[in-house]
Amino acid sequence: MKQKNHLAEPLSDSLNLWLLQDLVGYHLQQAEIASYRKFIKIFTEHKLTPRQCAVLILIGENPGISQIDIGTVLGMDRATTMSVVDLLQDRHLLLRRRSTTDRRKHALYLTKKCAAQLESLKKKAVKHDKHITSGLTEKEIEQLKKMLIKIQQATS
Amino acid sequence: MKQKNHLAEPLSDSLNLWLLQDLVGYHLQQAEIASYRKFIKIFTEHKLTPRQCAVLILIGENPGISQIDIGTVLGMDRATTMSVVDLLQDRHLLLRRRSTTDRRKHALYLTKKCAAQLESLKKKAVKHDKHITSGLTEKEIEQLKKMLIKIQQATS
DNA sequence: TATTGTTATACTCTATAACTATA
DNA sequence: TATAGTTATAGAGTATAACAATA
Repeated sequence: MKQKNHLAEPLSDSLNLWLLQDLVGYHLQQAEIASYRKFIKIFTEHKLTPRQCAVLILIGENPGISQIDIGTVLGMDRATTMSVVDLLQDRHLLLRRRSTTDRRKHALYLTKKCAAQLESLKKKAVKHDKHITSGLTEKEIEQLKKMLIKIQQATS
Repeated sequence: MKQKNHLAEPLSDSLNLWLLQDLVGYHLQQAEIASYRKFIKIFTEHKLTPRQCAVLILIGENPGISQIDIGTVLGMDRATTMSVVDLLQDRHLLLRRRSTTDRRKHALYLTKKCAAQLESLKKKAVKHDKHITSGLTEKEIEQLKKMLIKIQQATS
């Protein structure tokens, strides 16, 4: 996305955006895209998407977590979770072991290499979040989170 | 995504989500995913994603709009815009014509078939938006939109 | 029977780079 | 020189369906 942002100038005058501008869904997606791109930039050296990073942090905080639980927390179905876990395993960032308590499940662990980076990942994730919310007060941030959770609940 | 949502039960107790729960970015993505899936459901018979629908509505409200302007409004680069426009053209929902004023540009128009559906698309888009915001008051919705715009601005 | 992981498949979205034409 | 569109390519995310192993 190297192209310049024209939004400031000729566009808004001549284009009719009334419907889109009114839709929360539109602004939700625009904010998400902006957040995603900023995340990619901040994690350039780690080459991680928000999804991939969330999976690693989840495993770091919950060693032995199963794929199904990761999918549930991050809103992915089993096949999608598989592809993300496969990708991170291929990059030697996580390990699969058979669960000892339920042999249907895989217990997931970070590799030493990744575990050593965990704190750095967390710090960058927080940094990213502070950046995207830099225009909001603490109070607004709390309200925003509650509203986003309500949207998720209304829709599931 | 036919699997059941386990979030209510065993998970939350045992899993440590403190970092993710604190991140606006996490809730933003979760809300966006939920909104996306609901949209796909509502538009099952039209087989349209939010993106594709937004492009059609934009063209419907701004006949002759160029690809570059669509990309700017919807946060897509030229290549991504191309792929969406190609797809909608292949489905006979829009037409490309050379712009008369600037022959580098293509002027985009809805086909008759699609123009006839435009009002229905708009109604469904509004219906979708009412659904995802059903847990919020009018005042909250306005606040939410402003905050989402601020996130987008902070990040661009 | 239900759940978890797996595999296969297909489509959409995103991103980069290089090319053509037009301004 | 810059812009708009195009093409090629690659990777990531999403979704469905079917299968095996395990509960």
